[in-house]
Amino acid sequence: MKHITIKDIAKELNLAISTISRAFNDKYDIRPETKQLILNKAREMGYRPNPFARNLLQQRSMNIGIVIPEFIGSFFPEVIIGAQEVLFKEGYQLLITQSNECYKTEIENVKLLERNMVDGFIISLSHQTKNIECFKELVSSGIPVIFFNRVIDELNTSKVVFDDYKWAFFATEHLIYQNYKKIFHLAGPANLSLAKNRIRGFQDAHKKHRIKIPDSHIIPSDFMIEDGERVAMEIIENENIPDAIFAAGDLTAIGAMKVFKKHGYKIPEDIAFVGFSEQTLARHVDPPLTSVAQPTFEIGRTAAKLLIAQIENQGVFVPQTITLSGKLNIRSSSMRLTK
Amino acid sequence: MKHITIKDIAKELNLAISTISRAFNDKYDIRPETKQLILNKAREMGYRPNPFARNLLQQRSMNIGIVIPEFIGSFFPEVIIGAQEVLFKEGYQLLITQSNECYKTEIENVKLLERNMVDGFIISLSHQTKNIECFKELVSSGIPVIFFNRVIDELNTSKVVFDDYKWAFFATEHLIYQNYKKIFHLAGPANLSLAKNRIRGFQDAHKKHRIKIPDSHIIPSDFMIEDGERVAMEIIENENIPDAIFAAGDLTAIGAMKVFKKHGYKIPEDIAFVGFSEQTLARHVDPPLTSVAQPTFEIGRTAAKLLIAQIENQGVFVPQTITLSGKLNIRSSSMRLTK
DNA sequence: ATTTGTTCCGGAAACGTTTCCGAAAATAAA
DNA sequence: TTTATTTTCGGAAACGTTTCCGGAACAAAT
Repeated sequence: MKHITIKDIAKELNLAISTISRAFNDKYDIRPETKQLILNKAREMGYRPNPFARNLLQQRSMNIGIVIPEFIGSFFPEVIIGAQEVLFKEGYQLLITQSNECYKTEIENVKLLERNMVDGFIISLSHQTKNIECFKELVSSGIPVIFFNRVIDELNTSKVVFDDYKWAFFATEHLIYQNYKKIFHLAGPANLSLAKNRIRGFQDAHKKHRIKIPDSHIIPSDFMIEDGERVAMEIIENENIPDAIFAAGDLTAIGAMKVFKKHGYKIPEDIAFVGFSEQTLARHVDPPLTSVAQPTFEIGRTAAKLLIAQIENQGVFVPQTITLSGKLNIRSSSMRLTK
Repeated sequence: MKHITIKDIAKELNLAISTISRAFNDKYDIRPETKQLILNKAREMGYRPNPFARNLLQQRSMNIGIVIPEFIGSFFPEVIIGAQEVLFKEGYQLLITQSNECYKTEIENVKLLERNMVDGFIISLSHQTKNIECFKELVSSGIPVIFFNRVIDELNTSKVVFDDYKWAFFATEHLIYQNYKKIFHLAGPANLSLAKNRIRGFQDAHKKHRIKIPDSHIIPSDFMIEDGERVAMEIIENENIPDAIFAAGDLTAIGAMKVFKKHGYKIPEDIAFVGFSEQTLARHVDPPLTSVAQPTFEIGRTAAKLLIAQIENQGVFVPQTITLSGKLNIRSSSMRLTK
């Protein structure tokens, strides 16, 4: 099952290999008839260009590396689908790696992709990532990198982010309008900018409505269901029960909701819930969870576009941060009034 | 930011490039001291081998193509993680593609990976896939292909499958033991072997317990939440309500459960539910869903091992089918007795 | 001292492309 | 008709490796 090469076609047609190459690359210096002749023959012989030879010559791989912390939830897969859509159209391939939220594998993934000479990176950091030396090196090595969502401010690259502050503000305000008074916030990991922004939104919404909140209402947590469960248990043990909870992640909210339900609290009558960065899951839990939906596909598409622009523009480029907007899907987990 | 090549090292050390190459490839005909010298110098200069040059020469890419129908649910991502674990260890990379359950993009994905000269395929088919000509060609072209879960019997390749018959049997029997009498089965798409096997398991469990079931108790469906919702609506409209439902997929079960709950049915008192191929979701719906858990990671690992064996054994190889086992996670959605 | 056998290394071809340069052929201008 | 220009194509180098072949250099055997 030998592979057909450009040479085989050349021999078959008594032409030079350079001529064959021209036929495939839309060059101007070839007669239309010969071009047709070659293309027909190529199809007939089942010719497939060898990407490695081309990559070797052009010093680019047409591969893009994606580094994400997990893809069990629906968020990252959706982002990837969006990115894929744009990248495939431009002839790029995607190498997807995931780190299971582990800093060490995250670094290994980056190295792996580097070894494979990807032309660019699309990255969202893991929870654990505090040491960003590795990423600084990556960026300063000159390879195009786009971060999305889980970004770190100090890294001077293009970024696609969500307006976490604004939507945390709206989500909190939504609870306030529903007349909930004692609202807790289950915050994300402190190293991520998005977590800080959501906290600020939460605080400022209270400020606007002249409600004082002690720091104890902001409880550090993480993004997994288990984290939500754990925190909920702690709250119950402390016997300091809020009448609403705004979580920095859907899964956290769902985990907490589960525990409170099991302990006999009615939702949303006793405690209301609002989540963040909507998972498909949110619609299907009982009661359906009010949540801030991020434009996942759009995030992916935007990151891909930024990356391509940067790759093809080498040299003149200024890092830009694109902030996307979302919406608040209000469901029964936070609707006291409709009761 | 020029890349360091083997030539640069050669020049620096006044050696031939062939000597440098030998140092990296554990060849015997090189003096240990020169080898060390070269390796040190290489590290110092920050040398990274160019994979394309190697691939070009060796006519292999060290890339494995994965073709899956979706990765929003947790099933396929987990399989991929398992496969990745094995493949990375052997120096292979993964190119992941997904088709959104669309036959056309599925074919395109295969072509894409073929163009990229992957060394092998790991494939799970989409719902829609009925025409398997493309896959027959792929297989007979000589490239190693492993199918998993959503397989088609006629394709003569190695396969990793789940014992769908057995576990559908057990799941059904579990319902029968709980004294449910009128059990409906929401079946999967008819073109997939696994769907047929689950139906057989469902039927034979009834046979064993001498319960007659009309064909109308087996309702063709699909694997999405929406499909479950749709079928549930139909059942309710027909006013022919079962006292238990065994669905061929978790999402179908969850969708149906949601609709029945909304219409006032109590679960599991009025209707019990059992799902199949456990999603992380199953544990977190209300009530938690009894479901057959597949060994997702193990499926991935096994497929990867089979593939590597086939790649490295070119020529002498007999397709084998490996059947993996699972377990039934019994939760409250099907436990009438504990009420 | 000559032959044989090892050990280590250099030279060069090859993998399949693209691209630059130049040459032949065809056309246009003088 | 001669010269200049354009069109179309062939030759060859280059990308960064690996591998085959052969040749020093050296030690061991004759």
